[in-house]
Amino acid sequence: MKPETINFFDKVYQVARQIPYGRVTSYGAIANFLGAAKSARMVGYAMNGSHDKEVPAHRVVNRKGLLTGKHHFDGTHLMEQLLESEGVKVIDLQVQDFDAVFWDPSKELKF
DNA sequence: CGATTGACTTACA
DNA sequence: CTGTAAGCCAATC
Repeated sequence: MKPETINFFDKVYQVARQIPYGRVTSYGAIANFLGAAKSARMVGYAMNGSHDKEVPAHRVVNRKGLLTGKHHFDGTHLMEQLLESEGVKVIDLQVQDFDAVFWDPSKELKF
């Protein structure tokens, strides 16, 4: 495993943690922000270990605003409930008004 | 160590 | 517009 890769994972965690309340972002957006636009899967994979990183993975969805990773959470609708609790409307694993709640790290976050 | 898979995305038919 | 293909890279088998 290359040290840079670890940096990549670490950055994913950092960015994910900076997601504002009631906002969501996509794997691709984070990957693009980190300079690995074609490695969106790595972002999702990084989320695999996010459980121990205090990372709000429920705020990270795919490009369509679909909660594809909800199956990796404890409960069945935990991810949806968490988002709903933050004011994000989620219907059938689909974030409503995705564009309105979308949080682009490359625009909102400046390293 | 080679093959398979996966919390994705883009491109082309 | 729907379906299939490929690329990405690390983890798992």
